[in-house]
Amino acid sequence: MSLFLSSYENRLDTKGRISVPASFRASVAGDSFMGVVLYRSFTNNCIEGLSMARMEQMAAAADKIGVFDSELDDLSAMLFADARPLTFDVTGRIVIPNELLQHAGITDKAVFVGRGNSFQIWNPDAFRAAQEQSLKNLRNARPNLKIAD
Amino acid sequence: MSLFLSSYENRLDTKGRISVPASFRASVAGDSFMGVVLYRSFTNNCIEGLSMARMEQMAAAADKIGVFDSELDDLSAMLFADARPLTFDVTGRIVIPNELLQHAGITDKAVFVGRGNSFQIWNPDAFRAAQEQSLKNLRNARPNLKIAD
DNA sequence: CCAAAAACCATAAAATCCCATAAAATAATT
DNA sequence: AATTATTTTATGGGATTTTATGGTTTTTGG
Repeated sequence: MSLFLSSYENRLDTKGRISVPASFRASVAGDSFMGVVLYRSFTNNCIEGLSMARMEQMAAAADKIGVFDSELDDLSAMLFADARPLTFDVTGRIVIPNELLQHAGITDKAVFVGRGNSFQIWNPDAFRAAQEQSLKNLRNARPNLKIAD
Repeated sequence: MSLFLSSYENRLDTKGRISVPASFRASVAGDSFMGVVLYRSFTNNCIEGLSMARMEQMAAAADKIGVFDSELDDLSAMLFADARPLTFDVTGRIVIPNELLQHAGITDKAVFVGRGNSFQIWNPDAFRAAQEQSLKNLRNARPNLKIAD
């Protein structure tokens, strides 16, 4: 299970199809489920994405902790209920459900953003803004860290 | 995973390809990913380089700490989103994406600079200037340290 | 029967592969 | 030590493949 790295801006066609970046597809290649799992981010106005393999890891992790941690129970309830498995078509595209698009404010373009073991899908403008904010946060938290613009 | 050592100045061809120094290639040989990961330096006008193995270590570390460390979240967000996995061609070349070249001010020549577990790629002139500056800083910070010209 | 979804086909641009060559480094042989 | 032979690099250009994107047709489920 290789990492999701880098960012790719792709466009949605009239039917709502969008190409998953080839390198992201490669990250789940060899997996039994040829696609990805998407759900609405709890923390940002964006879509979270995972491989099915990772989803299974999370299920296993939730099992270990047990049903008596109510906070985690809420979390995993939300997660698994909201998660949508989407298979690639022959050319590597998916159709992102409307609820997810709305949550992220995506219309005609979207950025796939690598996050290591997961990825996100953003409205391009919103993503740039969020990156700016991350930079500011970092500068604030670590004033001695020089960050080139 | 052997170290990245020494410096090598190579040229970009008309297609933007540049040879990764053979000794750097040897550092990642035997790794499953035959290539390197590059991203824009936060601290300098240069490109940072790592092996994929190192990148995977970072992803594993981010996993352990969990989702609720916001500073690490910002940092890894920046890093994974910017990181570009680049595989070697048969002769050991890569093509460095434009954003990275621009950030480092590289046009036709570049220096690969060993940094142990990582490396950097610089515009040759900028690198020499930065070296000069480092020297000055050292002299300033440690006036007792005599360094012959 | 109709709308929505899935499968199918097509194409331009970009990325990658493949072959060739010159320069440099290493090894081998006087 | 000097010279020659062999291998490894760095670099160049053309050919091929992949990728993102668009449109059309077929299938499916309500």
